[in-house]
Amino acid sequence: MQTALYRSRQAPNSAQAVAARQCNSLFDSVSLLGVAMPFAKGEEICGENESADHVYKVLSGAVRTYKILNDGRRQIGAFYLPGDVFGMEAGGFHSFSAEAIVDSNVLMVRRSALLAASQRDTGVMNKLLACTALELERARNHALLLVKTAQERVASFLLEMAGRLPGDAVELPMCRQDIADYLGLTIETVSRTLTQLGNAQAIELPTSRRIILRNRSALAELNT
Amino acid sequence: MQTALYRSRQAPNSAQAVAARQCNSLFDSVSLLGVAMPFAKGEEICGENESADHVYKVLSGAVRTYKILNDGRRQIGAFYLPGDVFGMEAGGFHSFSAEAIVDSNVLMVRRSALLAASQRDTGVMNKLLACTALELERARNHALLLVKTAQERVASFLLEMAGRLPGDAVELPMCRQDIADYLGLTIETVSRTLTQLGNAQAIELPTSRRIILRNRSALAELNT
DNA sequence: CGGCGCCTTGAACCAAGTCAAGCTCTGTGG
DNA sequence: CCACAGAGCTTGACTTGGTTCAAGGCGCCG
Repeated sequence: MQTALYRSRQAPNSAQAVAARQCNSLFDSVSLLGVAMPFAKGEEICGENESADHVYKVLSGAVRTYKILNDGRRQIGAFYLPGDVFGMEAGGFHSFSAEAIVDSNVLMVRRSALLAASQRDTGVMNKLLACTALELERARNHALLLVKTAQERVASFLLEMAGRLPGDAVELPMCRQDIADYLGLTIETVSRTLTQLGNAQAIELPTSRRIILRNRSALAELNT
Repeated sequence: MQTALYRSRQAPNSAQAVAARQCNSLFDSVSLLGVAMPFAKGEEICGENESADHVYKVLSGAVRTYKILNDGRRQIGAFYLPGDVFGMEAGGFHSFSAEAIVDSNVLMVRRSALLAASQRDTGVMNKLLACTALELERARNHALLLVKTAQERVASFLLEMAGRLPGDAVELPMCRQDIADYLGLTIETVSRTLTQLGNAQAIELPTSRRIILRNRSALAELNT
């Protein structure tokens, strides 16, 4: 809910904002079927190729989904923040593993219950569709990220996070390695690039996890 | 990891294969509402940021969707072959442009008619969801592609195409530049990599558009 | 046969990766 | 309250995979 409300500051009626709100409200109607579960920092929520019995909603904290590639590298698929729904895979198996980035609370809903509800209630089905469409949008944006230069990737990441977290000062829940694995860069390159953006007055780094966007348009220019 | 459609040859009842079939049959029930339109090679089917009035299904030929980045580079989002549905964006606007790669026939269905049908008929809605989920799966695979080495990207591309086209000898509808823009590489790197794979006996290149997979497992090893 | 796309190949260059220190927090125990 | 350890982050020097620039080859169609 937080996410949708924040996004609404910039483009309250954009298609994506609508999709995000619909999506975030997905569990409202079926939340009775769900159980809130606490996960400690680093704890696994579900594993790749496990049968996808549940769909999840972040209540507090932050979650990363990832895959380990054959050369041992880890690729992060997405970050999920409070209000976000994840685990809505196409098939019966999760295509990514999910872990809590920090201590988090996650609402777990049985997939079968959700699917059953969606067959009875068109509203739920519509939300399910909106939810999947939003994920699709994010996956496509992520793919677009990965063909850009290091500066552009980092700038896009910062703008994305700033749009999903409240305020101009972003308190990142994830470490540099997580950012690197999300952006397809090394930790060193992420670090150097943040330093460059700092030198260019585009951002300010009071601490390594806290980032203040000083010049959004400069970042946006790196974005497209 | 293989694409949904490739997998379907080997695992005809995998969840993804089911999704693919559901998706391909999306227009069966509403096809009366659609119009088949011919598009010449290179012709635009719809433009980025245009209002998304239609959803499309490839009847014959091949289609590419793409975006132009701020530095002028073109990024191809996906290739669509006969049976594939595209243009099912989240919002009311297409997020990618679409063009015919070769002379093609495309079934156009009014988005509003499809959405209306989906509200009346749960079956249509389910197919819509399957369709979007399949696109999501593809977008995620595409993102995973883009963090790999040139060899791995080209190998993945060949396996994907081999799985979506009939036979072991793949007749590619797209030129090297299209492949390069899909894989986030240059045309020179794609060319060199194909030559390497040829030297390594993994593939054979009777002509530049015709590619025979000689050693799938070697390609698959580059894949993961 | 000649012209034009399209593709391949070679050589020089560069952005990002790798390897190797060193720095900065933060929490812990003396 | 300080010393210390360890994790996480930054910085520097060197290497490299892929790009860029440039030339040449192939095949198709008039």
